[in-house]
Amino acid sequence: MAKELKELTGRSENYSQWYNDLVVKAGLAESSAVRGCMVIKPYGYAIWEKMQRALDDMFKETGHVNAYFPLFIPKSFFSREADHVEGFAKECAVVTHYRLMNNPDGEGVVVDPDARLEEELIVRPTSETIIWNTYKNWIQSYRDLPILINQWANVVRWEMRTRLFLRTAEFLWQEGHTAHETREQALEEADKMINVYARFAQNWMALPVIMGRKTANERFAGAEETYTIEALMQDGKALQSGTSHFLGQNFARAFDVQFAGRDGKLDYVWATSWGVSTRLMGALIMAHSDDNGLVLPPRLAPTQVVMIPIYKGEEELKKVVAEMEKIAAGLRAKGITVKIDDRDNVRSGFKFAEYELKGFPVRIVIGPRDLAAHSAEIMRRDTLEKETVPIENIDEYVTRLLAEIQDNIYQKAVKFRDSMITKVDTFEEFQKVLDEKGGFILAHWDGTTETEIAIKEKTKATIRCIPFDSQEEEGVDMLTGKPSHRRVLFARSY
RNA sequence: CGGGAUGUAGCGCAGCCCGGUUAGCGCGCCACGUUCGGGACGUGGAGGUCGAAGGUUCGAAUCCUUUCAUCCCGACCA
Repeated sequence: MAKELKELTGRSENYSQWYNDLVVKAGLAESSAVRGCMVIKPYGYAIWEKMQRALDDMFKETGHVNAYFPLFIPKSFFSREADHVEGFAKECAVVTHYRLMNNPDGEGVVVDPDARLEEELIVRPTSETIIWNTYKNWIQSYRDLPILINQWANVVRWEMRTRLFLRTAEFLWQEGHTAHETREQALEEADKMINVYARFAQNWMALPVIMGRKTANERFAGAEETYTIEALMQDGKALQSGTSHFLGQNFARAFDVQFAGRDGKLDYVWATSWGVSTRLMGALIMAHSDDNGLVLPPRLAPTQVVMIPIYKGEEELKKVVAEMEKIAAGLRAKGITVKIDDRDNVRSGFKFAEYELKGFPVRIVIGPRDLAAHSAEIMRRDTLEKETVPIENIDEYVTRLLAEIQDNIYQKAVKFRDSMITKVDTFEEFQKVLDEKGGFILAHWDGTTETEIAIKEKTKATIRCIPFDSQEEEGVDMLTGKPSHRRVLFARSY
């Protein structure tokens, strides 16, 4: 972790360790018995469910419907699209047999050698092939288009090194797969969906992102164009948080999906695919958390308000909780999710720490003093500021506060992100910023894959994207000195 | 698949170099009591084939061999 950053965030040297501990301690997820796989615990899954619901609503608003395609893909499907197989071949789980038997030579069970599949099945790493093989049967004419389908599913990519949420062997995601009549319509769709992702990140996750195009080298296997949203984590590394691909006619050709056009001529269908995964959970954690634990944006927090009673003896507890129930009813009537923690086997200080660790946005504490004064102590998780407010109209106060927290978390992330974008003109400067500051770097690039790879090998930094909003600007490549017409966005990334 | 490390109670570890009672400690767990406005304390209790197999020895968590697993650093990647 870069020096300057340590001062900025106060975060310890080993950010990876810190991240991993936080995920486990906050009860979001843990590694499982299966190598590289993850158990998402109820609290983590509750956040994912809120993300799912919000995204799904956005997909519906843009005219998409959900469907489900098989987990297994015949091996031969993969070889249809050359780049696609190249991109995924190295990380596939392959099913070769369909039966076990008792071990004839001893204990346990073994794979029945007689149960070998004629054609191996691949556990989907992504579903383009199986879906386009299906679309072939659904599309005859331009009247069958567009097809705008999304699927919520799990996929498997046999990664060598895994990290909770950021890279696991199996992960949950959604993948949209659309089919269009014209190139323009497909391009428009790909553009529309990366914008949906950006809006989701900003409005729900309070996560500012930079939208742009991937370079040829970083493109999705089989795509003509890949759009991405790139977010910045607190350790100065970038995280690709969502992608939307314009697939051209590649998959239509590979799976022979032609349609009769308005002019009566046959043409191949134009395609897009787009997806976000449980990796967004990682983004959420790494973008907002502080040394006390998670900081969840109120719109994604499974429970927005926790109420903790202070009391001596059962009598007092009853009184306080009764008051809390009244307040909770008022909050719930406004659509706010509330939990009253009346456990008597842990002390209030323990509860305070626990809910901070879990990132509950608002905490309300009521004790005998407050009861007498008809007030409550309210703490906001993002700033840890406490305030004592009258119980009267507390629902309005909390409603306002939740909105303010959501906004504040976002503004804070924007401020941090903006402070971590550095313009650089020489390679020396580039290396220096990477090592000492991190973050995004805007620099000139000559547009060749060779230079891009050379920079990656020297610095581990990659071109995250060519931002949509980048201005034309004459310059020279910082490594080769060749002419460049715009700056691109570099960073070290997850 | 290269380089490094680690496997001892649910979790985190000590003990191993230099073999020797009944294998310890912290957290957590259970019971009771005192506590309760920022991670409580006391007393009692439960919980272990020391990763596995083999060997050396009167005796192995400790030494030797083999093996399995996990983690970290590379190559790969949303």
